[in-house]
Amino acid sequence: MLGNWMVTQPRRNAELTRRRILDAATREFAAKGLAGARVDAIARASRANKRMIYQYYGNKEGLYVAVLEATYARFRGRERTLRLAELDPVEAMRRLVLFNLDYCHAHPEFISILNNENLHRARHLKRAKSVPPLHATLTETIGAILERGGANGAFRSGIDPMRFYIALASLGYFYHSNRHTLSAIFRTDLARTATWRAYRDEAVAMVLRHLVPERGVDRPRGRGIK
Amino acid sequence: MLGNWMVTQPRRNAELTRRRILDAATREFAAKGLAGARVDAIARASRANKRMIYQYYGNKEGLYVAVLEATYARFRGRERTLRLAELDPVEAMRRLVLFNLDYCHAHPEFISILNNENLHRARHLKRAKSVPPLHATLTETIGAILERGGANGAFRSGIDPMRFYIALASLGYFYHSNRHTLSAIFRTDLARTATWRAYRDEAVAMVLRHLVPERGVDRPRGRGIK
Amino acid sequence: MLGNWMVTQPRRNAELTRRRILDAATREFAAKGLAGARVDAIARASRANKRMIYQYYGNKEGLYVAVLEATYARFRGRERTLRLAELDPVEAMRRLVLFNLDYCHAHPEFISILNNENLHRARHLKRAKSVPPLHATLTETIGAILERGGANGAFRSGIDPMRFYIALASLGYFYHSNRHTLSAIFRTDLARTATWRAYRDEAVAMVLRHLVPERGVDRPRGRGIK
Amino acid sequence: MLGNWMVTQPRRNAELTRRRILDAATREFAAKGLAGARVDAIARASRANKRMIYQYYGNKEGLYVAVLEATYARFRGRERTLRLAELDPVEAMRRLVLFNLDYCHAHPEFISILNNENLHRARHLKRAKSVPPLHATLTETIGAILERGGANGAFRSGIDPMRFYIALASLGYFYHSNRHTLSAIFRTDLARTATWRAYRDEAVAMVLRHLVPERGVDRPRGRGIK
DNA sequence: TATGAATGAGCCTTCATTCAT
DNA sequence: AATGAATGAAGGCTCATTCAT
Repeated sequence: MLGNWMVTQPRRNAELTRRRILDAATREFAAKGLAGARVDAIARASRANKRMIYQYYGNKEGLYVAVLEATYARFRGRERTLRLAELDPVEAMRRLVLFNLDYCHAHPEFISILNNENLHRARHLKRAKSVPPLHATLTETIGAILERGGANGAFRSGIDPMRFYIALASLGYFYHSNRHTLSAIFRTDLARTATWRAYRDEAVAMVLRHLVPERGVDRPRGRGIK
Repeated sequence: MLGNWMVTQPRRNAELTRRRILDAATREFAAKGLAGARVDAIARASRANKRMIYQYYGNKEGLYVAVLEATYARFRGRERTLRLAELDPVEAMRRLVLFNLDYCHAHPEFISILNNENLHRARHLKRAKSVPPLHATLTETIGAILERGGANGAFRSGIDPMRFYIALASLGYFYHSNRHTLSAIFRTDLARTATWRAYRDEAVAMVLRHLVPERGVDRPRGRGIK
Repeated sequence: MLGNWMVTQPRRNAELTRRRILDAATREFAAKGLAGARVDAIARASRANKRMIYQYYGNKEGLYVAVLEATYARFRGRERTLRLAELDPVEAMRRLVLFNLDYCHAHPEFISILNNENLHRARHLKRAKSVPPLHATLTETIGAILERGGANGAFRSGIDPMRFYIALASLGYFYHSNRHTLSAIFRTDLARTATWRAYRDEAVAMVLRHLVPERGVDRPRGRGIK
Repeated sequence: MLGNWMVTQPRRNAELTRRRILDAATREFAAKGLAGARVDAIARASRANKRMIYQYYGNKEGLYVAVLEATYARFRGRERTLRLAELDPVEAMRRLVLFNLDYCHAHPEFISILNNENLHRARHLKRAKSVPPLHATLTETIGAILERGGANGAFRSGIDPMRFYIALASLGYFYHSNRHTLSAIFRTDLARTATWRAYRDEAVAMVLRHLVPERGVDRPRGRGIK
């Protein structure tokens, strides 16, 4: 008996099971949506059993909320590593756009989960306590870069951070969220690396170009306007 | 009263019933997705009964395919009324962008249905015989405008029609497809008309600006920039 | 207008439709049983429509009863053409056995319909007014042959007509009613003509042999036995 | 009371539930056929619930196949207890015939299930992996008895085992499979014990008589017949 | 903590039958 | 006489969830 417990399952097994369930659930919800996902499938894929799921997450919807929170946390967590405040405004913007494009490319489950949540009119997102803090400083961060760029003449002034962010985000998101229908419509395969790279470059250019000051407008001309 | 009965719809009208079912189904699939939609709900909402649905559309999936086809047909049908070929390139582009933005705004079901179809990896779209012809000339149409603009100096040259169209389409699509999560994140309501109008204008500007030739590149300007 | 009605459908169309429905129903009930048969399928196969079926036969069960009656009528009708009373007893019996064997071979629907009716414990047969008269003289007919044979020394005496008829009928019926499972079990194909012929000959022999008087029993042989 | 609880069936017992479902299903399929049987009725009768049926047997057809296999297994299992090889040929045959007759009498579900399976052209039987082995030695067993009987002069020679077995089996099978229609036709009740006994004796006699060598053929007898 | 067994509600689908023309 | 449209009831099957061990 003595010392035997060390040989048996490690004590953090519970935490591990939770995690395995969450991962499997993320895949299942991303692949099938909330209504299409099967609790059985999640139990099987996570090598846990259904009772555990209910133990840890209450019910299917609770599990879905947990998946949603984790999905947002991963995304914003990565975004925060960009350290945009430390960069030159143009460089910061380029990095932000690229991050958005690349994240959508690398994380199809992010797209799927968000699409599904929008189908449900963000009902679960509103229940997710951990999400709002993640975005608390987002507008400010973007706004600060835009202002710095405006101040040093790199950007036009008067650009609204939220509107700009939405436009910026849309470019990578849509390409991937709609890649199956678009591929069918254009009779090509958007998943091909070359196709994606070309689009990505164009998207970056498009966003940055949008920030460039108008010729002879933002570059003060004598006494000011009016 | 007299002669009035001829005007009222006959109790038995196959075409009308088909149509009522299709309309109700479009709403239900848009609101709940394929898996979440209930055949019962569609029967009730269409004032038909379940048996009729199976009579006319085979099964739930067949009905979904029909909805998908009708949804695409409406969209491309409207798009074709723009008569872009007859317009000045810049004006044509502005109209195309505006159409895309406004259609997404006016037709939330278009967004939902497409999102759902992408969840299913366009499986049903590939079965929909009537869809490919709708897009047969899309790339050519865009390409022709871009070329005309390139020829008269209004646009940069070398822009790929498909990439450009995807970028263009993404701006309105994403705003609406993700309006619920974005509204939650930014603690605002993207459905407000003013918010939408402001975004819309910026999106138009962004796309058109992207087409404008580079200073000193397409139109050489003395010394050049360093 | 004049004389035109001759060109249109013949007046006996109704009778023809009834008949087409009955034939199609016989095939459907034989192939699928009462529960498995589909009114739709019968309507389609008879090139009539469902309303006609209900017009002529009341409902599915009424149609089934009609099929049952027609099936028995055909069988006994053919049997009556054998004119057994006019034949030598041995020849009459041979002919009766052969008829039973061959009818089962030629009319699989007879087997199927009867099997199905037995599944229903002859519930519909009891409702079928036209059937009892068909069998009114069956026992007497068999009994008469047996008696004639007994009298002229060709058959043993004391054979019960009903028991004998059942045994006789079983040989052809079972071979065909169970030909699919038997074919699977014996890994052969009972539908092959040669296989059937060989069985048929043996069955005839078996029945006739059964009628032959015992040696030294029915034909007293000197002083008694042993 | 003490220790008694170990003996009572546990509330959760998969094997028992499986068995209860199978038994109830056998009764239902025998009474109504595959198409007429109701999964609901089986669930109710087995004191299980529908979900369990699908858990254990996949679907209605899977359950039906299981019933079919169990039905054949019971029959052949009993048959194998006859130990025919150890008996005198005549006695062995008598026992085999009696067994067949009595089994059909005692197991109406055997008849019904087989009839139904033949309606489906043995489609499910072919799927039933466990059935072919049950019959692997059937022909050989019968053949061996016939040969032994031929060798010691008790039987005619040249009798084909399969044909003989089919004829033998038909006698009991048909009487019971068609007892409802036959009872109606002959206006008697074949279920009455006396009626059955009398038939049974005659059937045994018929089969055994068929095996007896011909007079003056197998055992040459002076002048011969003309 | 972990798990196989069990369940009731509900979903998609089908069917026999009737209505309106 | 004939037909396409319509319907309510029910059947097979699935799912999220809970029970008993």
